[in-house]
Amino acid sequence: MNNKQELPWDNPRFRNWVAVARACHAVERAVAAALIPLDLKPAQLDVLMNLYRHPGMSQHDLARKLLVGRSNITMLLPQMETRNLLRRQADQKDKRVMRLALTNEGEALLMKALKVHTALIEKAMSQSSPAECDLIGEQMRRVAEVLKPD
Amino acid sequence: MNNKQELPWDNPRFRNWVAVARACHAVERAVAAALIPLDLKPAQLDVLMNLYRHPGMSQHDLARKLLVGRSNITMLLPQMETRNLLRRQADQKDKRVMRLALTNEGEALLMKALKVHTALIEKAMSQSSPAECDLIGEQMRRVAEVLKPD
DNA sequence: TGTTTATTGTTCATGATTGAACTATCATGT
DNA sequence: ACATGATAGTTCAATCATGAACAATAAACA
Repeated sequence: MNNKQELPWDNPRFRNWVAVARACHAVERAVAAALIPLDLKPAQLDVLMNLYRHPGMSQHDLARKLLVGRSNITMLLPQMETRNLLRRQADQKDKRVMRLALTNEGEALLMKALKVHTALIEKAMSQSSPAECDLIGEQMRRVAEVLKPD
Repeated sequence: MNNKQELPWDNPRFRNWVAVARACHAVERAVAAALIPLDLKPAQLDVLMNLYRHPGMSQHDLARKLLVGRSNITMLLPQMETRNLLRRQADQKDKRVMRLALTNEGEALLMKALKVHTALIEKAMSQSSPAECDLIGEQMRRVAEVLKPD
């Protein structure tokens, strides 16, 4: 058995992926820090964004969109409902599902948060030309696609 | 005040970054799943990789490399030491620091884990040409650099 | 030397996320 | 109608990372 396998650090794809992971980590930290003044956590911003685009969503749909468990949503929403950022309304046709929608207050906070968030992403990607940026996005969508049916 | 600010979903940089974040998430999940047969968690693999490359590291240095808190390392190491994957040895010159090193067993497990991990990254990035892959890595290193002094 | 100041690692309380078990409701098929 | 199975949401225990407070040690400096 050959012990001298190629080590990952000599592998270009591996090294470049490490850079991707590091960049992701850095952005996540920066976003979390930037949202503190709004008393908002990244997970909560994700909720607001999805409810803005898809009002009337169920908790189950929201969980799938956010790639988290259903129980996570259950734990997340009450605080936001108490803060009057969103409404939870029982569906009349199917009494199991809760229809979710932003309040005016929630939408206003979302707009503020989006400004902060977008500015940060703009700053992070400012080094890339539009073409480079699109290429990155395209490749990353393929990565997610390749790993999808796992 | 103009309420009609450009929404992030129309912003190319924003959309492309979302793809990056999703891809990262997908890879993390896939790596975690692939490591289960080895009874190894991603954070533990990170430890093994760093100790392989920098034997004699202190816990503080390790924490900085992994971008986690020192307490995290403290919580992480005992299990791995019990499993005989690494040694913790008090430095003679500075009695505060613990010098870390892999055992033979730890190195053997690392090699197995690296095969799995590398294969997965290769699969994920297989869609990209070497040139595209390098471009992505280069851009991502810039992203991390831009957000560094936060 | 003796006194601050910094640094290393640990402990602990906290918050986030998960998956399994559970309840209530709906859908399917006979 | 009734039994069976599927689905939405909740609860709960377990896992994990974090940051603040702390003890031990080292470094800086009067």
